[in-house]
Amino acid sequence: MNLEDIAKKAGVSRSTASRVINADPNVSKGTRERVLAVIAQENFHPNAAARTLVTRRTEVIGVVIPTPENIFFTDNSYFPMLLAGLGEATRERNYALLLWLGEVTDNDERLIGKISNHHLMDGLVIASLDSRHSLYSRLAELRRPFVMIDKPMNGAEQISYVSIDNVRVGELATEHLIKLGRRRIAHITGQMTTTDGYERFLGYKQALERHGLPFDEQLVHYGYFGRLAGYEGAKQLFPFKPDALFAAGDTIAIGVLQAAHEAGLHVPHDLSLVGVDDIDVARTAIPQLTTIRQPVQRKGAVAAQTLIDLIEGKVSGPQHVLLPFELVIRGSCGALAGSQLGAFSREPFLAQQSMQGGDA
Amino acid sequence: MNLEDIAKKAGVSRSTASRVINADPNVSKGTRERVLAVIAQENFHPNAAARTLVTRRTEVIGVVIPTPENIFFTDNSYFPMLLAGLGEATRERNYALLLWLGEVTDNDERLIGKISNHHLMDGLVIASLDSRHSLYSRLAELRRPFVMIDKPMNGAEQISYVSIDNVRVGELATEHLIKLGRRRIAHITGQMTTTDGYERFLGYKQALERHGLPFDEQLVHYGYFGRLAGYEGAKQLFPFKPDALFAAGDTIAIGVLQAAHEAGLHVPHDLSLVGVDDIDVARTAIPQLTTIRQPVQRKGAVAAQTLIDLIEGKVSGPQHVLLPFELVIRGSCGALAGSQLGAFSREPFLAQQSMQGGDA
DNA sequence: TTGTACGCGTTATCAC
DNA sequence: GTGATAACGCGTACAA
Repeated sequence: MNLEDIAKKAGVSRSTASRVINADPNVSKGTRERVLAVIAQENFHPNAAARTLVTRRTEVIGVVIPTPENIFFTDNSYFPMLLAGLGEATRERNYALLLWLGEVTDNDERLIGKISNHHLMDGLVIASLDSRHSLYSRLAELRRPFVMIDKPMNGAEQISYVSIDNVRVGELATEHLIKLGRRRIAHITGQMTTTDGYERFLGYKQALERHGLPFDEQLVHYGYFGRLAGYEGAKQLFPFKPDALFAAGDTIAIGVLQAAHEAGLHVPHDLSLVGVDDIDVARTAIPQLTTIRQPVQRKGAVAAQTLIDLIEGKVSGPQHVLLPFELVIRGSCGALAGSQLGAFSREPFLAQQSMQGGDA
Repeated sequence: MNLEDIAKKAGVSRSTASRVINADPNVSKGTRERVLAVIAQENFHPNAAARTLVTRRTEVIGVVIPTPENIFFTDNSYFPMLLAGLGEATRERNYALLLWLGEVTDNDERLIGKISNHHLMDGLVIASLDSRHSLYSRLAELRRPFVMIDKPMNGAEQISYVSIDNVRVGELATEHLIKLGRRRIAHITGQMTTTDGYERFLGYKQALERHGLPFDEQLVHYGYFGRLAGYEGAKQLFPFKPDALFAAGDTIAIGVLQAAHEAGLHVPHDLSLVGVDDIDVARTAIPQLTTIRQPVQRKGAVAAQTLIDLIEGKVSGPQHVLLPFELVIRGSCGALAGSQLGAFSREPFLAQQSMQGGDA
C-alpha cells in the first residue's frame, strides 16, 4: 500500500495525495477530507526511505555517548537522565533517536567512522566528550549539525553546547563549606580533560583564594567521575587531615563515604562533604548528600531542542546554553540539625534549603 | 558523490560498482580492486535511504523501554545495563539502534503508533513490558520480528524472549534465608503483572512450602520494582516481626535498608535481607546486599543477537532463551563473618561465595 | 486547485 | 564478468 494506491482509492492523483500528507494549503477542503479518510481507513504511513531519498531529511537525530569507561552503566544515573530528556524532546518534535554507545574496549575509530558516515541522521547530540577522545579532533568530519552536552574544552565558541557554569558550581560548593567554618577543604576532581572537571577545580581554587584560604596541592586528588576515584582519592587525602571535602561529582562522593566509613570518620562530623549533580545516589546515601543539583534531564531536552532548531533552520550559528543550578543541603555537610542526618522522607526535598545559581 | 560517480571514476558501470560494494563474487579481481581504490579515496558510503528503498532492509533495530513509571531514570541501573548489552551486540552485527522511551505521562497510544508505523526498523526489542501496558495487546500490529526482554505474562510460547527462570530465583533466595535459620521470611514483590514479579513470588511460596514453613499473607507486601515500594512495604511489614526479607529486586532492598535504618533494626542481625539483580546499588549499599545476580547486560546482548538472527532468517519461529543466574553472598543476609559487613573492596567479588542456578 | 513528469541513489533482472 | 534498464515510493517543478 503506497501513496499511489491511496490516491487511486480517493480518486485523485498521487501529487494531490502527497500534498494532503504534507499539509500543503493548496488543496480543496473536499478532496483533503476524502484523502484523509482513505489514509485513516488504510492506516497508511508514507515510506520513510523514499521520502528521505528525495527530501534528504530523516527526522532522526543521533545521540553519541562516547564514554570509554564503564561510566555509562555503573552507579551513575547521569546518562540515563540525559537520555530521558533527549527522548522527551525528540518525541515532542516528532523525531526519532538513534543511540551510539562508545565501546569500552575500542573507544575510537570504529564508532567515529560509523556515526560520521551513517546517512540516517539529520544531526547529532554528543554527550560529555573527553578532550582526549579521538572523536574530539574529528568533529569536522561529521558534516552535520551537532550539539554537545557539557562544554567542550577547546574551540567552544565555534561549537554549540548545553552546560552549566561549572566554575561557579565549584565556587558555590567550596564557599558553602567555608561558611560552615571548615578550613582544610579537600577536593577530588573529575577528569581534568573535561570542562566539568577542570572548571569545578578552578571554582574551588577561586573560592579558597577569595576567602583567604591557602590552596594546598596535598589536599587535591586528581581523579575522574567514578566511585572508585572517590574511594581511593579519599584514602590518599585522609592522612592530610581535611575537615571537609568537595567531590566534583556525586559518584565520587559515594566513594568518599565508603572510605570514610572504613576509616572510622563520621560524615559530617569529622568530614563535611559536598557533591555535584544530585543524581539518585545522593538521596539513597547515608547520610544523604549535600550537593549542587544540575538539571540533567533538562540538559538532554534542551540539547535535543537546540539541535532540531539548528536542523530546521530556526536558529543558526553556534548555540550556547547555560542552565541554572542550585545548592541542595542535606546531611553530609553538617549544616542541618543532627536529628535529620540520614533521614529518608517521601518528599525528598521537603526539608531542604536551596540557593540559586547559574544563568537561565 | 554517488555510486554513478564512483563507477565513472573507476571506469566501470554502476552495476559493477554495486556488486563490489555488496561483495558479489561475480567481479574480476582487477576491477574489484580498482573500484575499491576509488571508494577508499573518495571515502564513499552508499546512501542508506536509497538502498533501503529497494532492499526493504534498514539495518536498524528499535529498542522500546515502555516503562511508564520513572523507573528508567531513577535509582536503577537495570535499563542502562540492558542498553549497554544491546549496544554492544548491535555494534558487532553492524546494526544501529533506534531508542524509544515510554512517556511518563501518556504511556501508551502515541508511542505505539509511532513504533508500529516507523519504517526505519527491521525489528524490535521490547524490554520489561508490563501486561497492563496497552502495547501488550497490540503486539500483533507491529508486523515486524520482535524479541522481548523478560518473559511476557501471556502467550509466551508464541513470543520470542530472553529471560531467566524467575521461579527458581525466588526459590533460591528464599531457601538461602531458610538455611540461615530464618523462619519468618517476608517478601516484597515486584509488579505482579510482570513475570519477574509474579514468578519470584511463586518461587518464594514454593520454597516455604517445600521446607514446611507456613505461607503468611501478612508477611507479603505486593509492591513494584522501586525503592519506595521497599521503603513503604518494609514499614508495613515490620509490625509483623519478620526475621528475614526477600526483596524481588535490589532497588526494593535499598528501600528496605532505609526503613530498617529508621526503625532501628540492624541488617543483617535483626533482619536478614536478600535482593535480586546485583545492580550497582547492591555493592554501594551499607551493608552490601546479598542478591541473586542476573546477567543484565548479556540479556540485552542476547536479545539483540536473537532479533538480528530472526531478521536475517538465521533462525525462525519463537525463540526462548533463559540465562543463568547465581546467588551472591554479601553482608545483608548474615551469612558472612561480622567483620566483613559493609566491606568495600576494590575487587568487589573477591570474597564472595556463589551458587550456580538457571539454564544456559 | 489539480495532474504530469522527472529525479532522488540504490539493487535486481536480464541480456550479452 | 559486465552493462543497460526497470523498479523502489515519494516530493516537486511545471503545466494545465
